[in-house]
This record gives sequence, C-alpha cells and structure tokens, in this order.
Amino acid sequence: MTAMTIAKLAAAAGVGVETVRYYQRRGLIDTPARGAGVRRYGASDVRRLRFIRSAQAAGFTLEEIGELLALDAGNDRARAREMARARVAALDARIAELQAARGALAQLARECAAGAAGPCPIIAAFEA
Amino acid sequence: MTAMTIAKLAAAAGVGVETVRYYQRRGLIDTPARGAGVRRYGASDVRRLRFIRSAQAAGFTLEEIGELLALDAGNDRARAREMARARVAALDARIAELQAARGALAQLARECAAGAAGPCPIIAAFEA
DNA sequence: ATAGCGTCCGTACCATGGTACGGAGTCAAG
DNA sequence: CTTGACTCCGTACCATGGTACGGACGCTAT
Repeated sequence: MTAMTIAKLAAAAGVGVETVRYYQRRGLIDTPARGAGVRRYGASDVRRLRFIRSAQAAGFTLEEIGELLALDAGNDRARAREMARARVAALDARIAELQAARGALAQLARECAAGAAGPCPIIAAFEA
Repeated sequence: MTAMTIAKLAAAAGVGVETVRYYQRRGLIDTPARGAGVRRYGASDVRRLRFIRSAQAAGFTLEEIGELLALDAGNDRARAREMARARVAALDARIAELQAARGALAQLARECAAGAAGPCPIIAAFEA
C-alpha cells in the first residue's frame, strides 16, 4: 500500500501533480528517496496533503502550514495553541464579515426583485 | 466639498493613493478631468471606493466589482440579481467551511491544552 | 527490446491585488 | 518667486499559490 506514484498521490488527495511538486519545493511534504528510479508515496503522504488543504481552507498560509507541520513533529504545544487561537479569532472576524456581506447582498437581491424599472441600487445596498 | 485631492480621497476611504490609481487603471473609478493641473474628487468617489472595499469583503473580485458598478448605472436587474444570488450561495458555502475549520481548530486548542507532554496532534485535529 | 506513458527537475509563466520608483509638472505657503 | 510637498504617469516590482513546458530518464506492456 506504500507504493503510489506521484500521480496517484495527487489524485488521492484531490490536487494536481504540479501542486504536489510545488509543496515539495516549499518543504511542506518530504520528497522520498527514490529507490532506483521513481519516488513512491504512501498513506501518510495522502494524510499530509489533505491536512494542507484543510489548513488552507481554515485560512492558514502555506508558510504557517509549514510551521504547523513542524510543530506536529515537535513539542512546542504553547506555540501550537497560540496559532490555533489566533486563527480562531481571525476566523470569527472573517465569518462575521462574510455574514454581514451576505445580509447586504440578500437585501440587494430582494430590493432588486421587488422594485420597478431602473437600475438596482447596488452601491446603496452596501452602505448599511 | 467636491474638491479633494487624491491623497484626501484615499484617506477618506481608508486606502492608499497607489490603490486609488490602480483602481483608476482598472476602470473601477473614473479619472476626473483635471482642471488645469490636479484632479479633484468628491463625496461620490469616496462612496464608490467604500463600495469597492465592501464588495471585496464579500468576496467579489475586482473584475466582478467592475461589472457590478456598470450594473448600478444600467438597467439589467436580472443580471444584478443573479450575481447577488450566486455570491450569497458562495458566501454560505464559505461560511460553512470556515465554521468547520473553526471547530477543528478549537478542538485542537482544547486537546493541546488538556494533553500531557509530547506534540499536539495537529494533523489529526483536521481529520474530523 | 522498444514504444509510449509517467516521472523528474529546472525554469518560466500566470492571475490577483496591489506597492514602489523616478522624473516631470503643479500648487500653496512663506 | 522659490521651496517643498503633492500629483501624474509609466513602468517595474512584489507576494501568494500555483500551472506549464521541455528535455532526459525510468517503467511496463507488448
């Protein structure tokens, strides 16, 4: 089971081959020694790739993800907690922002549907 | 009141001067004719800039914002509604994603705080 | 054993959203 | 009426997160 080529790995994680290679260059995933020819990957590589995508979805940059991965191997719990807490705060702020935007847009869609002729008041919809 | 320089305009909208000029190049804000010398801006320009920032916060790209601004001046209500609805849907998806990420991170912070020695299970925290 | 697909690697290019720089012109205060 | 700050404009550069290309090589099935 520990014998995927880079293409299988990429497919299993839902990314492109070039993306895997890019992450290798960034040092986010390790480049296995190639046993006479082609490199082989396993389940742990798939997990790592999936983690990277999840962390990206959470708003971490690739650089921060690199730090998280280092932390996962190390013992600096305080730093890990700090990063998680900072990101939760940023996430809360961003979620609130998106919800506000959602409200404005939903309002715009309603007014635009209801009103008569003429243009929708798009700019006005965001002045709330 | 219709006599701000570009620096005042930028400050009023909370952006940099170079950003204003960039938006002009992109066609998002119009470049007033310069009455013998320097261009002058007014309150409507401030509103427009603020709108751009709000729309960006809502996840619209600058290109889409250009379209919205054109729509605001035009009569294509159907298109405006469609864009608003599409963005609301995208926003809902993104909000859900961020909330899931928030949950995973809060979990990570808890486990990391609770556990004893050794590294936090960072990758594992995202496997939920 | 050879065709043909996949891998490896460096390097170049892309989109997005700016930010910086430099020279020439303009404006306002002293 | 000069000095210093600000404006204008083109062009270059930046960060982020990839995507594409091309040549040399490896792997596998026929």
